[in-house]
Amino acid sequence: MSVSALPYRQHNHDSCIADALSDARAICQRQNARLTATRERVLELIWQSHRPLGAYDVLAMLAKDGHNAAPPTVYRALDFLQQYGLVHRIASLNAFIGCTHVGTRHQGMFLICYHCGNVLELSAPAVSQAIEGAAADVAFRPDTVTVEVSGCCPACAAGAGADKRTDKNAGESPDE
Amino acid sequence: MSVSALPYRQHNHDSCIADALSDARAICQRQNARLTATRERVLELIWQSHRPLGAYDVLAMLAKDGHNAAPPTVYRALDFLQQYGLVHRIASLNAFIGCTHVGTRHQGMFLICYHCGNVLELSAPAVSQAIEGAAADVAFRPDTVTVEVSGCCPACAAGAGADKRTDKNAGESPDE
DNA sequence: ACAGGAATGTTATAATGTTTCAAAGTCGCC
DNA sequence: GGCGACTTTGAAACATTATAACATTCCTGT
Repeated sequence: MSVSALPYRQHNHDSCIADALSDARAICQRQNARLTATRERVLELIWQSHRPLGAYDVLAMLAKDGHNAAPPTVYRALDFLQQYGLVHRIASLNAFIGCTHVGTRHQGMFLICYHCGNVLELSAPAVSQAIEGAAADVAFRPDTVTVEVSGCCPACAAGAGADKRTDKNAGESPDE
Repeated sequence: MSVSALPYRQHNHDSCIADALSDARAICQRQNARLTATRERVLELIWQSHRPLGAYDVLAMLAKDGHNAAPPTVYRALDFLQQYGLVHRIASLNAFIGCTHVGTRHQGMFLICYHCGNVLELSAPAVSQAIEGAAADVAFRPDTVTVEVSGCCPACAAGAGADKRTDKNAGESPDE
C-alpha cells in the first residue's frame, strides 16, 4: 500500500492512479468484495486528480464513457468504495476523494486548498489522540471523526499553485 | 457571555435561550450589526434545543409563525449569524446549531450524539494545537477548521438519553 | 440448470442550497 | 422632514446533492 502522499509536489500521477487501482483490487480480493467494472471505473475517475469530485461530476464523466448512468449508480459505487476505505467523503465540500492511506488503520485529516482545490490527506495520530482525549473528558464515546481544514497549500502560498478554475484538463500540471 | 455548555445535563433551557439572545444583542450592538427581527427569530429557533436544525426546519418553523419566508431568507439569516459567530454549521449534518462560546476566540469541536441528536460544542485548545502542528508540518496555512465527532453521549450510553425520533416536543426532557 | 442473493437499471422525488432582480426599510446628512 | 446611498428582505425560479422504490440482470454455489 504505497501511494504518494503529496499532491503539492510534482509527481507522476499516472502511477498514483495505477497504484490506487491495484491496491483496491488487492483489498477487495482479500475481503471477498466485488470490485465490479462500474466500481473500479468510479474509483479511477475519482483518482483523476487530487481534487475531490462531486457525485454528479463522476456521473458526467461516466456519461462521457457512454455509460448512461443515473445518480444511484454513482452513489452506490461511492458507498461501496467508502465502505472499503478506498475513498473518503469530504463533508464540507459534498465531494469525494481517493484515500491515500488504503489498508492502514487511520483517521484521516484533510487539508483542502481553497485556491488550487487539491486535498492532502494526513494521518495525524496527535490530532486523533487530542480529539479522543477531549471526548473522553466529557465521557463521550467517539465513533466517526471528521477533520477538515480549509486553507492555503504551500504551492499556492508561493504563487506556484494551479488555479482550480482554470486548468480542468492541463496535462502536466504539478498538482494532478 | 455565559451559556451553559452541557446539553447532556439537566438544565433550564429557557435561560439557555434567553442568554443566547442577550449575548447576541450585545455582540451585534458592539459591532454595529443589525440583529433584525428575522435574524433574531431565526437565532431563537435554532436555540430551541441543543440539536442542530436544518435550514428547511427553520423555514417550516417560521411558516408556523405566519412568516411566509422563502429559502433565501433563512440562508441569509444563518449566514449573518454565522458571520458574527452566533451559530455554527455542522457540515456532516447540513444543519445549524447555536454557538455556546459566543464572544470568545475559539475553534469549535462538535460532539454529535447519533442517538439523541444533541450536539455539544467544546473549545479544545489541545485539538486546535495538534491540527495546527500537523498543518505546519506540511507548510499548510489553515484558515477554517472543521472538527465533528459522531458518537454516543454519556446519557445515551447510560440508557438515559432521549431518542431523537420520538420526542420532538417533550416539554421537560433533560436534553432540551 | 437453477435458486438465492448481490448488483445494477430506471423512474421519480426529496432535501439542500443559490441566483437574480425587484421592493422595502434604514441610516446619515443636509 | 426629505434625499440619496446602502442594507435588508421578498419572491420566483432554478441548481445541486441525495434517496426511495421497484424491476431486472448478473453472478455464485450447488
